[in-house]
Amino acid sequence: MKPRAISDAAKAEKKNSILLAALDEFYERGFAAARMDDIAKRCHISKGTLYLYFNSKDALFNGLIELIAKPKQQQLIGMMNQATSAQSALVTMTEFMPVVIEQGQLPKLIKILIGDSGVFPEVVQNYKTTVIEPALAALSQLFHRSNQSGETQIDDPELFARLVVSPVIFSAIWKAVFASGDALGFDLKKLFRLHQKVLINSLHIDQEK
Amino acid sequence: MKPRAISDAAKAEKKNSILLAALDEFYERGFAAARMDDIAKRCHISKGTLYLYFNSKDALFNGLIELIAKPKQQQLIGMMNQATSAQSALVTMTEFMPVVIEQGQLPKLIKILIGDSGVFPEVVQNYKTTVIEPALAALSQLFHRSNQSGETQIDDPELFARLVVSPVIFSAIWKAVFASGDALGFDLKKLFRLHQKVLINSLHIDQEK
Amino acid sequence: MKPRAISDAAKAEKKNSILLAALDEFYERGFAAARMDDIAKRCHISKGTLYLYFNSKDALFNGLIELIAKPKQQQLIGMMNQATSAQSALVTMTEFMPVVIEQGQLPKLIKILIGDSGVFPEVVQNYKTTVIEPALAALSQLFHRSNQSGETQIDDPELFARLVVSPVIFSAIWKAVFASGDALGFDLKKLFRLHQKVLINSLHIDQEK
Amino acid sequence: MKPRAISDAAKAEKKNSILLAALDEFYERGFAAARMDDIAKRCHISKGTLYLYFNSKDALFNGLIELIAKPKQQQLIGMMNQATSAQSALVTMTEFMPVVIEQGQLPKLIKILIGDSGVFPEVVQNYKTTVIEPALAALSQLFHRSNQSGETQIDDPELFARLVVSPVIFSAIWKAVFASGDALGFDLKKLFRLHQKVLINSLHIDQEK
DNA sequence: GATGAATGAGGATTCATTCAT
DNA sequence: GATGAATGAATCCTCATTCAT
Repeated sequence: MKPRAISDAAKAEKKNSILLAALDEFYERGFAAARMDDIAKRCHISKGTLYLYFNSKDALFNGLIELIAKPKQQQLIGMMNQATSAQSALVTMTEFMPVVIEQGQLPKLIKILIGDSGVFPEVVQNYKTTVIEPALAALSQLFHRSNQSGETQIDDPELFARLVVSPVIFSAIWKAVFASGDALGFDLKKLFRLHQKVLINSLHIDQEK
Repeated sequence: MKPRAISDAAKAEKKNSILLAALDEFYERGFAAARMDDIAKRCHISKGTLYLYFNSKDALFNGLIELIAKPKQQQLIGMMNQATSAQSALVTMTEFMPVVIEQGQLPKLIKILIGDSGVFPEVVQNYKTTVIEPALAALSQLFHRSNQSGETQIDDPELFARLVVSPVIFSAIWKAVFASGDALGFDLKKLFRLHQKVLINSLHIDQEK
Repeated sequence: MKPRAISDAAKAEKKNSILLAALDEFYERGFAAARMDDIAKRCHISKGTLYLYFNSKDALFNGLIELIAKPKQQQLIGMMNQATSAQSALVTMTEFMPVVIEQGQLPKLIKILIGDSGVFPEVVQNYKTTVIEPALAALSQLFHRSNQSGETQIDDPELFARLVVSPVIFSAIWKAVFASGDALGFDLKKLFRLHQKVLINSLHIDQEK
Repeated sequence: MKPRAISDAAKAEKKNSILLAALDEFYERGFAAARMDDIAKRCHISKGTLYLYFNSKDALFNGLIELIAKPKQQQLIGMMNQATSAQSALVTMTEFMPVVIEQGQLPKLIKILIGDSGVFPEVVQNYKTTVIEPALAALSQLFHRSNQSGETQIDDPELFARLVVSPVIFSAIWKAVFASGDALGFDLKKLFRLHQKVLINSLHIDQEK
């Protein structure tokens, strides 16, 4: 019974390394143009072995979404729900995001999702309903709460949440698509600090429309 | 001796209809997965005829960039350069953008560019330097000018320009990737009106950092 | 009735120029790889016009054989039949051949025939029976006659004829295949003068076997 | 970790059988008209497998040259260099050649080379400089040596070498192009015996020009 | 008669997937 | 479990041939 546990752990580990290889190949060439052979080579296994762990190219794609997207979303939602005020939440978020974008695999995943959304409409819809919309909802609710507590006067929290999120998408895509090597061409932290300032400055003034 | 069996105008028209078909196929399936056959069928010509007008799939891709991206950028830059004040420019832009996104082909093109950036690094870099960076530069210069005229106090116009642009990218991708059919799921005009309010509200306060 | 005659002459002229263009294209690329388009361009007509004169690519090939091979063969056979002695015939021939090879289209035709013999077995067989074998037969009969007249003692005129002809084939192929530009790399006239000397020297000694 | 599922020997064997299949297809239809599919079928493998061993049709062509031409040339040059006299060399050669032509694949290769010389000028030039010219040079040098030893009086060994070789080319092409089935239509051995006699008879008389 | 735009069958090549070792 | 050889469906692209102008 013990050996099984070890074997399972090793198996999970291998699955993981395959998925990371797939992430990079899908990111670099797109799903359709990526070759199973290259994915196998990238994690130093044979094509045959690859199929021992994932039954098809599609399975790889789905495994990838599962592996990377879900945890990030949990993190973000947790962050929103634990926030005591809209302002502190925005501060936390605008400091957290540059790190996620700069270091993480999220830009790669976003790029893949966008590029292959036509091929996997169900996956993308599923991603939308289980990852993106809950995250946006958590943000909106935060602003609803802060409106009720009197901290803010945001007349459309749903839209405001989208404004909050926009530079994340912009930066992720910029990094994934336009950055030459690692050089973004602008200072990500400063961008989000500016974003933070603009947002906080707008928390109280929405009524004056 | 060589009567032009088909007029140049008709030829250009046909090229155009082919490019629009390609736009849709590339958009729906991605460049790699799109089939030349399907592109041909979509504009009711044969595969052979398609190759009379474009020598390869790549040529189709490049033609697309030329057709769609360039004009939009000219329009945007013109808009920025004719602006008499930062505020009026922002108003114009935030009213113009929802229309571009809702009706135009820009979201499709952006989606294609992102999805296939790995396959066409040169095209994407070229797009970056000839379309995106000039547009961002025009925006930045607008804010530089309004800073000098005393209208605004924006301490980093380059980054501010990126904040201004972020919801355009966000909305374009949302439309191209997540929208079910035509339903965006939120009110694009309202979003940009909110964006406009937040931005204008921030034109004077950047110094208080 | 007159206009018809002129028209027919013009037609024949045009057919001829087409065939010469075809000769060069077939020679340069082989029958299968040659393009009708290129043949048309080479004689400054359109592809459509080409088909007014020849119904198919095959028809072009057949027309070519007809045009070039037959006359040469007539010339050669005439030469053999008019010869008064084996020796004078050999002299005439070995002086005639270098010119044919150096200036004429025969090497090109031979090269085409060889290269595409697999695709047109009937044409090649037809060429063999109507052009080559009669020519070889004329040669053989010449030697039979000279044997009977006592001029020569060739015990196998059929094989001797083939020896006589060998350097023609060798040179034709060398020119068509290996010559860089026009430079054969050796002196064709000298080769055939040597050939002549060797042959004449052998006319009397075949009995000593 | 990477057991060689197939031995190197087996791999080489397979490559060989593919090349022989390619030889026949190229021979029968010409390079351009030969179909990869047919080559594969001829050696009972799939098209995909064919590409495991040769990356392209061109690679197949080049492999063929390597496989067949080189060894023959080595054999011929060795023969010339080991000869103790011009006469014995000619005897050896004229007895060896009918066998090579009758049984070997050289006629097929020669036919292919001629037919596709326009498509592969580099290959043909390479073949000329590495196979044909060395062989001709070896022959010439043999006659130079025999001239010096007093055995022969050949005033132009380079041209004489070409005369020696001519019936080889003639016979090879006759077999590849004109022979119906296996029947050449004449006696190859006798032809070369006659050739031998004519040549040997000419070794001493060249001076009398 | 002449043109060249249009067609689509045909062929080289790639690559996801299978399976014997 | 691991391997990589083998397969063949799928897709880009070419080019002989047709036909409306």
